[in-house]
Amino acid sequence: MIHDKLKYNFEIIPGELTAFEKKLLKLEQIRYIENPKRFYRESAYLKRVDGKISYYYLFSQIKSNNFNRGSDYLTHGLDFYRGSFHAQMVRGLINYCNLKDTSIILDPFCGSGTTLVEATLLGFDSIGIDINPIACLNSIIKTKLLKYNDAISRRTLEYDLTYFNNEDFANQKYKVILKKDFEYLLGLFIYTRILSMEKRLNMKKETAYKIFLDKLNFILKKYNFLKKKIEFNEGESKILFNDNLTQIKNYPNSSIDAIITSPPYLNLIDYIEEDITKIKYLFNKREIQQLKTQSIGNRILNNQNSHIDYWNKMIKLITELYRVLKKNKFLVFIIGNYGNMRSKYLSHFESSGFNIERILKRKIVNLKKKDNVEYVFFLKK
DNA sequence: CTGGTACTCATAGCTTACTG
DNA sequence: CAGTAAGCTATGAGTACCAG
Repeated sequence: MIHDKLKYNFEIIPGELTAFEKKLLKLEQIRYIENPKRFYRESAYLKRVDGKISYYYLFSQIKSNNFNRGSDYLTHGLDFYRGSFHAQMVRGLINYCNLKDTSIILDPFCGSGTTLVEATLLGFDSIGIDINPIACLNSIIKTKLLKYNDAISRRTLEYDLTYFNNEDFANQKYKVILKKDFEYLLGLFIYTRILSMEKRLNMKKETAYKIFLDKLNFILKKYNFLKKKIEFNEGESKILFNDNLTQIKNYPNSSIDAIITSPPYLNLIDYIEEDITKIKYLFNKREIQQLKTQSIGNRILNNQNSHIDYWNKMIKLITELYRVLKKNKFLVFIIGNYGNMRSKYLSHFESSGFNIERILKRKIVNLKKKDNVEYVFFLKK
């Protein structure tokens, strides 16, 4: 399992690696044959390299909840979002792409921003696009918080609970809101999160506010302390609230170094309903309906045209992804084992010009959904 | 109008038999 | 033996309907 050309010792993170992780670790190591000094900074699966503790291991220790979910470290665990990536896997996938320091990573369905957070932690600049406003808000907060040096208190928050807990707020337009400054968005993120906690956990707003602020500050304090001790540069991320096809058209040919993404699966999840408490706070009924119909693959019952619409848009998107990607670079595309979706995607990748370099099968460890698998396509331009 | 119930419909499903 | 196709269970959310 250890790559022959790697002459140094390393220790794998505690717990057994899955077959998929073992395979990805081996592939990841290809990146470090020429540059072994950086292995401890970037690997997703190692605890130590030549005695040095890895950055991933240090990051993974900074978590504020009791769940023992490996993905919830740093800002990853700050939101609930259905269908989000396993953070550690994304780290491994980015390493597989073998990027230079100045590279730009794109995720056209960025969702809650797992790819963007890992890109930031690995020092790469990233672009995330999503048509779901809550997903965009999550992504903005989770990436920008990594650069926030202060503790968050009621005094430092320019916009407090009372500002957002106000009926006048509902009259504002969301597109305008997303362009406001970070302080404002952080206040909005915290407030809408509290609305969910109030509903889901039956908490009082004041209690939820205190708990969540404590959680945020716990993470920030530990992370900022760690940053003073270790040497690394965070990347910059840009999050665009828009239809990805419209947005990608603005990017020139061969301008992106890696694309790592997973599309919504046709008609399986209603992403708007998943966040309905937050959505209802920000939008009226007509706007909510509009969000649902605009989102590609979003579950809408009894929609006969959804198949045609989905594939039409997806074919155009794959063509655009090919255009903006640099030659010999990777599109890493992750889909579940759902109907004939896999074979359809494969044929569209091939007809768009991509070379299918590798397909990895990953079992999703979940008690409810045993034997559920997803496929990771490595597609080379 | 409200709350309860039966019915409908689809499933980031489940199992098995078959095929190359 | 791995991948696939077809027929399968069981869960859960939406909806129509009815009684009060």
